[in-house]
Amino acid sequence: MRPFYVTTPIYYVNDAPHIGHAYTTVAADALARWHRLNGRPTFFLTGTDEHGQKVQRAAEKLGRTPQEHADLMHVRFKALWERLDIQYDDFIRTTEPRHTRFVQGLLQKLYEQGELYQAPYSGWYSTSAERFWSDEEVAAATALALGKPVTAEDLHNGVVGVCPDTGSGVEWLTEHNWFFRMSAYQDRLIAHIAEHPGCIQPDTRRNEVLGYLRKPLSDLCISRPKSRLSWGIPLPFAPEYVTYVWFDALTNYVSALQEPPSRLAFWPEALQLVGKDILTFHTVYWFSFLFAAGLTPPKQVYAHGWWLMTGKKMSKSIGNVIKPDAMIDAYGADALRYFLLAAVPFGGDGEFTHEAFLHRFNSDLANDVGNLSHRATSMPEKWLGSVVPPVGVQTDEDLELQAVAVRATAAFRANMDLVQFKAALEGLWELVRAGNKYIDSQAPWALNKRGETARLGTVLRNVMEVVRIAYSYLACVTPQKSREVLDRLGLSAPDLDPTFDRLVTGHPVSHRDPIFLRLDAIPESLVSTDPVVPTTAPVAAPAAPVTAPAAPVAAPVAQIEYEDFAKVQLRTGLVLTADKHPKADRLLVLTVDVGEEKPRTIVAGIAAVYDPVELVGKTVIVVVNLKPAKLRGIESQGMLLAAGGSDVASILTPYRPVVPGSIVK
RNA sequence: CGCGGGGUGGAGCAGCCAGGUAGCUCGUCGGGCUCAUAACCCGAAGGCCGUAGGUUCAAAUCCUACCCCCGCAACCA
Repeated sequence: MRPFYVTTPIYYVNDAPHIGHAYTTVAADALARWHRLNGRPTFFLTGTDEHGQKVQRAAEKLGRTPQEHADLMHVRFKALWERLDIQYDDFIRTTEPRHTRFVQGLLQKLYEQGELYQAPYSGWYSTSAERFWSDEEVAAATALALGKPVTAEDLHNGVVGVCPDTGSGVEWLTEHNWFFRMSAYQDRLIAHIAEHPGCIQPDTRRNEVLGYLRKPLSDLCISRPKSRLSWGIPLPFAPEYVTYVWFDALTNYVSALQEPPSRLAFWPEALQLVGKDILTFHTVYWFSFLFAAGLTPPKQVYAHGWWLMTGKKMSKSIGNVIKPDAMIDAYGADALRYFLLAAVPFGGDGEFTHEAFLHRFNSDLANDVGNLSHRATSMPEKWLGSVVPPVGVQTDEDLELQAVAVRATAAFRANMDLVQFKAALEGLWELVRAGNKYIDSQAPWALNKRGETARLGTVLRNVMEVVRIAYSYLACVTPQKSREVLDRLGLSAPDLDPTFDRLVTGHPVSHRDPIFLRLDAIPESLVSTDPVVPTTAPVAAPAAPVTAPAAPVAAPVAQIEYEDFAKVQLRTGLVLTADKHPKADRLLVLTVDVGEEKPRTIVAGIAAVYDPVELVGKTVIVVVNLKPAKLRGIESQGMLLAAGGSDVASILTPYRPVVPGSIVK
């Protein structure tokens, strides 16, 4: 049987595990469990990405070595996976010798093959932005700043270029970094994707990648001088450099398969789950690394969407921060697993709200499948002495139910192969609903009253088989609850056979408490009294740059002296003109009279919430002694005050009319 | 014209590639049952399938134009 290999991204150790990490990992676990259930040799890999600047800095701050820091931090992921019943086969850490050894071996191989070259990389280095810019980028920024065309040649002939980011000057710097000839693989990448359309899913994501590949691919800088970054894997042939984090990180999917040798059979039978934000790395970069290494790209990279968390209006009582641990405490790991997989089609985005969760928990788990299993054991307990009754003569209705079981399980199977959890579960639910309906139409209570014991036994037996089938298939999604229900029916393991004669006749069954107990309200523990900050949080941005968490409203901050405040000079300003920034969607360019001989040009990030025309004539509050900065090429000589944080709600304006230039304090 | 996706009953989605009764879950309303977790089952109401043209015997489905929304990229002094 073909082996099955499933991976999650390796998560950045510095991140706190959140719902996004849980999502990818639960999905991978469900797939792994499913294929194991079907007897397929399965290998499920997850792990942590432990190198990089952020780990190095965090460790320094805490007075630890980076390794000590990683040792302490990576455990948070393992702990959550344990709580979520994640059965990974291996957990790789990029600081493990088996990984660093492999990465170095691969680098050496590429080096010897001539895939790497040292470019006396020259570029415009911006000290303020800590990065290089290309001729084109600097020329464009400089042209905007000077208001006249600037070519690359001009820059090399005395025109001082500016950083597109910070607006400060850039200098021509040469750094001898190592480059990977990624550009050489462009055609092969395109051809590979064309020949294997399934290798990037969903289709829309594949189109995105192909779109990306329509532009010429450049070579990839895969080294960093140790002087800039030391916490990484040294290049074996040039130890004064460490390797680029993505080269290090992506390689884990293969480095984990090196030992024992039997694991090598799992490549390239890989299904790699990733968040949509890191798709380019996992296709363009990763595939070309593999080509260079003489390996085949994975069978499939599947990009899933993000969970969005939107604050609700009447949310004084309902917080909107979703913590996996709190959800597990309140509903159990299985319910969280079910929700993540059933609520949205895999691939698309979804909204995570407590209301939706409670709703689904009640209707799908408590009312449908939970209630069905409860009914299946309560009646045998009452009327049949709590044993599995024999299979009797099957009527047309019985055979119809049997047919539904065959159909539903086939649908489940087909959709699991397509990595469509929602559709798979919906397919299975056809059987669950049919089971509930069957009980109603057969009315076992009536059979009991009439003393039709044989028929009663047959009906209840069929119901029990439906429960057996449903929970057997659910074992990959809700493993704990499945185990419990199957145990009540006298089974020690899931049984995927959709026919109705699998239970052991005469075997005792036990009727116990409801398996998913209906909840009337969102559990108290999830109800936060904190004011709600509307946020949109990306799900699973593993190994991607960490973004600072949104500051809570009215968070306590350190106090300052008056003289600190006095440093900030505020004045009122009259908006004379307002226009959209020609090169940015979210920016407006204003000219504002702040009582000086000349009005100032101020660039403000309020295009999304203000129409330029409505601003003209308004009096605003301006920070007048802020250092000017270039924003997409236009120098902003001040800053407007606005309320609402990163999502501007309103600019500030004086309560009574004042002359432009009035001091604000 | 930077790239990609989407607009289908109150909500969320399927159907579109291979035109021909608009389907599913939730919600609403009415009814049934009583084994069960106020659960379960049945029925009903509710959509001119973003807009305007075109092709066709026939268009949610194909073609054209337009409007709106969302991602990516860029960007919030």
